[in-house]
Amino acid sequence: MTEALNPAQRQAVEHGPGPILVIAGAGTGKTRTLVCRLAYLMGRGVAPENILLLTFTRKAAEEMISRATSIVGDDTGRLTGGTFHSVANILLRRYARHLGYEPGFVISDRGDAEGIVNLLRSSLSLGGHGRRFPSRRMVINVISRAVNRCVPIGAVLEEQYSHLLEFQGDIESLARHYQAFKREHQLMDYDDLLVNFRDLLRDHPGPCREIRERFVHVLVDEYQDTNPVQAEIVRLIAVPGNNVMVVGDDAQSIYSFRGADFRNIIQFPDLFPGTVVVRLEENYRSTQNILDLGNAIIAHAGEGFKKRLFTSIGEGDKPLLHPLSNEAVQARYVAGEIKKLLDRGDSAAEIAVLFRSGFHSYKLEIELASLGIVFEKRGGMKLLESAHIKDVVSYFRLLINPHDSLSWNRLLLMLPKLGPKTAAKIVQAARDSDDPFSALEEYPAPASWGEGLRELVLLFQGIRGGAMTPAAVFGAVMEVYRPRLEILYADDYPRRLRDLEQLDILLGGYADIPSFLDDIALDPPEADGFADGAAGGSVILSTIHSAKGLEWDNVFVINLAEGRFPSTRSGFGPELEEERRLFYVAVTRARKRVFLTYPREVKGYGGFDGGGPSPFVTQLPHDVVRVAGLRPVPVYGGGDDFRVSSPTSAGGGFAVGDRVKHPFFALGTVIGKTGKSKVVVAFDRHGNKELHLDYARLERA
DNA sequence: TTCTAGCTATTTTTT
DNA sequence: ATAGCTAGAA
Repeated sequence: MTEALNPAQRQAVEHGPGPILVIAGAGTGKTRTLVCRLAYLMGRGVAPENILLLTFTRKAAEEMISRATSIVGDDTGRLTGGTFHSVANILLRRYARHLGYEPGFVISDRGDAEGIVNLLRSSLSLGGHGRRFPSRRMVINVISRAVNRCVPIGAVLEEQYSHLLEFQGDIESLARHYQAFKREHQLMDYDDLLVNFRDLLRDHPGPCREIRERFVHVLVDEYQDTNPVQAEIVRLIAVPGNNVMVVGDDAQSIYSFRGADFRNIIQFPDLFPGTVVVRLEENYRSTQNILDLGNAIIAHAGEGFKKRLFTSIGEGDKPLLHPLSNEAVQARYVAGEIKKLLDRGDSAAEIAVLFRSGFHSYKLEIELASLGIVFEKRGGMKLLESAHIKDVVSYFRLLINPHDSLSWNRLLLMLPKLGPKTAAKIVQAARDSDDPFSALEEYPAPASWGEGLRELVLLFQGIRGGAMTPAAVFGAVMEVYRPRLEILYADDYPRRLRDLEQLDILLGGYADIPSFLDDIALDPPEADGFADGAAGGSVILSTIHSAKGLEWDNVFVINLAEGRFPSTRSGFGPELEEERRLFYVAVTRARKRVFLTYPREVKGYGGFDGGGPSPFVTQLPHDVVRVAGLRPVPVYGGGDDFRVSSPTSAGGGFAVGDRVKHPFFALGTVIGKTGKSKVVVAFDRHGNKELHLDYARLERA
């Protein structure tokens, strides 16, 4: 074994038969442990095809398998690894018929789901009569949550969406029709992949036996982010031999919004009696100062496995907290610091900027670009969410599944003079026919859009039959689509054309269309050029969710401001706790340096949207961060933001000797005045600071 | 039935 | 700021 292990890791790696739960704090060598476990099993003669490795991303699985392979030798291949969804996809293709599906079913994404709900809503004429019907997005969220949590829709509404309770009947009916629509059109959404996989194992003894015989050893990474359906899948596969290892950290559970329940990991020993629990607490990633910050963040959390990370790496630099006056200044500051790091010789690949939501980095992206710093953005908008990509993908989907009404609808609506009503009629005709292509050919069309329809039919006649490579199909499709693109998106079609060129390159790597379609649904490429570290390392801008499991020397966490992080959309209690864990995940990505920033004011859609330090920041003990110089920068926008200026600054101010309270610096005494609205305060635990009363939220204590 | 101009609510996070 | 939606014109 080439990778060194500590005793706890070794215990996990060399565990014999039976269930084992590994509680692995951030940076404690979780991946190394899993890799060695794989290698250990293979070294003990377990055939790779008898191992199933379930991970959070496909990339993680590939990396672990290749590292394990390099330890054991060339015993590669046959090991099955990937996300729950991708493994479910593979097995469901094989056993589809047991569930009443064809093996050629198509995976539908969120956009499809919204399209279906739209169609159904109008065909069921819901929302037409008076009341404001919940948005399709909401409807999808409710349905998905009910499925993933294995609870009825009514329960989800009561628990999370009580304001939609009056629509319960309509949503339930919509949900039933949605299920029926997917079956009729050979579609499976993300939830179906899991649920159908679970049903296959639970209700179909033949396939279940084969799958169990195949996967004698099951390993699951990031178990804290599994939902009840996934937990059931693991149980159903692993239960006869109980050779199951799950690894995770309840403190890093950040996916409850898609049904994950961190209690899964806490209850694992109950599910598998005799579970051996191993805790990994020695951190090999971060300096002690960073861990102190992480421990301080998570100290406020309620239930969970108690653990305290420690390291022998050394103290390192203290995390820096830098308040900035607004987002533009924040962006300039962060870009400037990144420049300094780069000039100093740090590798771009060792710098990451993390934030709560995709759009939080817009200003920074502009700033970095103007400094000529190359970056790669993770999370946020995906390539296939853009309209032009969906357009092109629709052609491909119809080749595989000619009954895909959604795609027909999409293509037909691109034709001028052809609107939703006509499209619906044509789609109906296509659906009722055994051969939708010839149904279209025969459809009585008026001159206005008949030409467009004929063109479409002609195109499909050319590319049908499955003899062409995906790249060749793309070429033929573009002949027809390109003129349409130029009309449809007259203002910015060159940009979209560039995306399509990227798609063309991507397609070059595929031998067949079905695997291309599966991949764009299950492993979607990112929006901006989907470079995958192309430049041999660039600065990473990422949502915290997408940064899970990764690490860098230097980590910036920006927009730690009220109203941004925690997001205003998140509520109290458990939701707030999850936001806190998110903050924990963010800072524990860092090896050497952490920079925390927040703008004192944030502009939202209309006026001001919040700003000032996040409660997570103000709750930190004073000694875990170093606060950067508090020199106020002029406020832009000015105006009537009552949250930024303290009530006292308007009414005359403070006198020397007053006891005051600051949201971050806590208690102090005013020891001097240096201007008409500036005071010097001696803080009990932070020393002297000069504060501008227009900006600092200072209160009388 | 389609198109368009103006209105509105909207902004987590992802397989 | 923007996309998605509604109401009214063509």
